[in-house]
Amino acid sequence: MQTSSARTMTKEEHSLEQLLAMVRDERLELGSRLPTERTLAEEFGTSRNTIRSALRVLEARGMVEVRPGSGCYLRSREPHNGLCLRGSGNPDWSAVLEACYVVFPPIAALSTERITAGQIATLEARLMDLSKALFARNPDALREHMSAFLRGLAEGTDNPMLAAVAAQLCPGTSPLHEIVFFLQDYEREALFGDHAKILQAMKRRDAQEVRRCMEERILRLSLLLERHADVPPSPLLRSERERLEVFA
Amino acid sequence: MQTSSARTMTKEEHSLEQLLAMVRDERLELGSRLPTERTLAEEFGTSRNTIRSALRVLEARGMVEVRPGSGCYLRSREPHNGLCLRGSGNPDWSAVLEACYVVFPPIAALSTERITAGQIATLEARLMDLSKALFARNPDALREHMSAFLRGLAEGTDNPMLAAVAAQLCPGTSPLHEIVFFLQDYEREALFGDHAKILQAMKRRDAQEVRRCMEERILRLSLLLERHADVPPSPLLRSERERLEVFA
DNA sequence: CTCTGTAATTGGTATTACCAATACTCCATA
DNA sequence: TATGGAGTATTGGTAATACCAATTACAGAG
Repeated sequence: MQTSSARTMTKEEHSLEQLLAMVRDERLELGSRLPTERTLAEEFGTSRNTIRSALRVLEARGMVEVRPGSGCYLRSREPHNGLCLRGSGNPDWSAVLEACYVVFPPIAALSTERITAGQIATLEARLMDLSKALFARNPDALREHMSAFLRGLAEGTDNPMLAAVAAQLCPGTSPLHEIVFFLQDYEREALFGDHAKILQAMKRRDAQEVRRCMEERILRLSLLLERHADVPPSPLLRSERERLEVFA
Repeated sequence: MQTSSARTMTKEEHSLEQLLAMVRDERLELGSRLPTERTLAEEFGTSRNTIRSALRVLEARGMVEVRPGSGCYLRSREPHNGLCLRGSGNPDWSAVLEACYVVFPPIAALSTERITAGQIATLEARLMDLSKALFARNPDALREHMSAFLRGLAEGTDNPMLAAVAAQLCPGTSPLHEIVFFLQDYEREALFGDHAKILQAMKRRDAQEVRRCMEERILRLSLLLERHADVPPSPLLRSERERLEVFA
């Protein structure tokens, strides 16, 4: 047992909590801009340094995106245990997709055998949100709800380690929110359909079909990212695309 | 090769990379103190503000611990998320093993197709260390070298995301180093043999065999942990054990 | 040797200033 | 009216400095 309780919270931790409260406040829409660092410093009664450090933590968790000269934007209300953050260069989206292709299908298959009816209902709600964001061309909401769908799916395994792995691979930022504007209608339909098929197969407890649909979903995502965002597929994804004949 | 990526790295990101390099440098022992913020600022040719913000990111990743008035201490070379370090309860080793069973076999299979000869040579050295620790009944060395073996194997995929996932599942502590004292000689042989077989199959570039051996290895680990450390197998592992007839 | 109090070290915070990237305004022009 | 571009205001990025509080190191007293 450590000392814990007696320790007073530093101003930065206090600022971080206030920022978290602000982030979780539903009145602030995803993608909207937070107050400026100078404003936050004044509001919280602290200095800009302190605010900046606190923002770094939120940024590291993928909850906000800080853009020089522009401002600080809300990206997610939940932390994404991402390795996809500043430093070590930009994330290699090719590698992220490939990693998803390796780990998500088996996770989804296992989840199919264990997920509860209540969790499935939650996933259906996520799917509706996802669909809405997709057709409303809201990139931030799309990323948020797509991540939530995948995390909820992984939580169906009832294995916190697998849920953590899935959360780690659901990046706080991705080129996906850029391409949502450029997608054709049939591409939107296909993307939504992939998720819907996964959910349908889960309700039938068809683990093998879930695995197949998840593979297809990731391959299609790779295809769309290649087409609209110049993200090349890894050799594995390229060959798998041909093997499973995922084109449209 | 993403969208332009012409964006210049900020000084803070550059500092973060240098700190990461420092953290990963094996010469710096776990628990030791890093240079002071002022020293780092001077070394990296930047200001204390910048260093502090970078340290915040490392702290958020759980890689360093910053103690007021004392200094900054190295806690982990790999980033880990919240689920791994909740101090209230020990990790659920059942769940950890199950997660390993889900993600390691496909990772190992992919690694088999990409790992370089040099990396294989490194793995052989790790295997020798592992064997030595196993038969010398040195639990700390065993844990360290077994983790290193698995991480090195995952790095063979040439995919940093998968390497990170693997690192996340190689815990710093496990019941394994307790049971090394109680293992029978034939159990030691079997455990070593599983790793050796994986490595042999990788050298033959036999991905399917590598996958099978990895599954067998994890099932055997589960068996030994159940036998000597009262770690029950998850339903999945129990059924898989019977299906693949892993007993000894 | 232990204890103790002082001084040095180190992280926490505030303030100020300036730079660079971005966003905005507004007027000249087609 | 629409458009485009120059100039300005805003915003994050960085630096430098000073001071505070917690911790540590050390010298001197017992």
